Amino acid sequence: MLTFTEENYLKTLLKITLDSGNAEVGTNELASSLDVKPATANDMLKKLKDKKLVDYEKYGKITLTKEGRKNAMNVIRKHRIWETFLFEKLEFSWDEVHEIAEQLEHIQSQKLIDKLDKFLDYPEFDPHGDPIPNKNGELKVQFKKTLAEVNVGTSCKMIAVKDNSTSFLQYVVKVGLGINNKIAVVSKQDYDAITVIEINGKQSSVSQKFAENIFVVCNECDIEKNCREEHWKVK
Amino acid sequence: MLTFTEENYLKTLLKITLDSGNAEVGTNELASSLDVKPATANDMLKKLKDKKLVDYEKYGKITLTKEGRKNAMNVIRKHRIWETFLFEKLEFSWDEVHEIAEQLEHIQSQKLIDKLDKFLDYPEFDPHGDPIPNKNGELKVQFKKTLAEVNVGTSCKMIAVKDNSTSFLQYVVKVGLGINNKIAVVSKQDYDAITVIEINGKQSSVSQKFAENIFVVCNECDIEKNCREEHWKVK
DNA sequence: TTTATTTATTAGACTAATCTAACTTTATTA
DNA sequence: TAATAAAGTTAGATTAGTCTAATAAATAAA
Ligand SMILES: [Mn+2]
Ligand SMILES: [Mn+2]
Ligand SMILES: [Mn+2]
Ligand SMILES: [Mn+2]
Repeated sequence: MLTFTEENYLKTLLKITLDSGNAEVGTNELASSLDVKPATANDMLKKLKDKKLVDYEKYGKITLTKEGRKNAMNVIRKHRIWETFLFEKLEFSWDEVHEIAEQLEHIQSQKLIDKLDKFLDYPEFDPHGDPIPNKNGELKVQFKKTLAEVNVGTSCKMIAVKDNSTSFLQYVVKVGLGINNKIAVVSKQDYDAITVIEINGKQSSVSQKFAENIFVVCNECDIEKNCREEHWKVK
Repeated sequence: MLTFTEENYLKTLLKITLDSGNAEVGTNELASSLDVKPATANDMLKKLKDKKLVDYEKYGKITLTKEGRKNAMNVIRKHRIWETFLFEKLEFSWDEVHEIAEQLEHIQSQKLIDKLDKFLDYPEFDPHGDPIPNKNGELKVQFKKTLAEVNVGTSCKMIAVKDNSTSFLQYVVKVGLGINNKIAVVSKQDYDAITVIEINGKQSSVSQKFAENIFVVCNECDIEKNCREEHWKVK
């Protein structure tokens, strides 16, 4: 049985690799992600290595073992199922669910997650548009791009957010954006990439930083249909 | 903010006083309830005293302060609300909910419990018939007796269980008993107090020990009506 | 009212998770 | 390539929570 802390280390390792696409992680990167000092992370890495949850040699890069990845994926699965429960059933807003799910993800009971999954009718995405891993730890990954990459004069559909912070999520709502919204990219400044977008007939200006944190699908599929289904890849 | 462990000490102190009716608790009693050694409990008591959560002098008895009691009651409230959720919404059986609620009761979010309470339509009792404390830490206590105290030839209604262990709860179900069932006490052996009871026309024999763990209301109120409402006392 | 038993406390040690400060290795850059 | 910077490791200390073994106080029994 893993401790709360061990689960957080494994989850964070997996999140870093999923977000960056790079399977190798460094001590400092891990430590700063977990908000601990590198010395602390180093100690824990030795323990996780002993337990065969990470592959790791002194001064080398860190990778999850099959077992470590399985555990990490399970924590992410629980996190996203709980977020969905809080959002769908208890009517929390999408900027409130993450903090509570950080605690709930560590509750130990396979049966609880199975029943919750059923209660929610087997959701595929959490409130932020992130896919929910299945019981075997498989994660469906959509082909997606950021709003910053969308060509001027074309349209796209928002499917997820990259930044999960409360402040960003509240700002997204303020701009009038949400999951599944159609976004038209009206114009973009050459100088600072400030972009004018249109949602439901209402125009807004957003920064480069903002646009890079909105995930969308576009063009190559018909955005009027729900094109999610067709753009999968099992990772 | 209290730690997981501190919350468990406070909760256990309150449970001992509520179950025994006696406001004073000893170190050994507390320790055995928590499944730790007396030395461990003693250390924690010093810490809880420093935090003004218990009143305690060396070699004296332990009592909760107002603040300590408030915290303890809140943990019990969360425990019972979660048990109700697991039972009502996720269809867990009443012998499965306690173990999971032992973990869930430590999730820190007032808003979560408020929303859960609303989602369950403000339940008054958990699946074991125990009353759920309100937000102010007030607990309604029913006048009740155990099945062992019911006179032969009279009837009563089961309202709760004393023992919450899986084995007892499963046995209660096997005997055909459940909350709100009407029980007729048919006969009782002088020698060992083995009691014959009748539920829905079916007779069973139960031991003294069993009968002492079933809480009932009877006689003085009409058991055909739901007499719960009328038998309250705010503790 | 002594003695024995139970109850409670202290001293000293251990593990998990964290830190700071010093040191070593690897990577970058002049 | 040699110097500098960045990344990673080790040593030693701290806190929370736990234990065992020894000791002290309170209670019950003889
Ligand atoms: Mn989250
Ligand atoms: Mn999420
Ligand atoms: Mn319970
Ligand atoms: Mn209960």
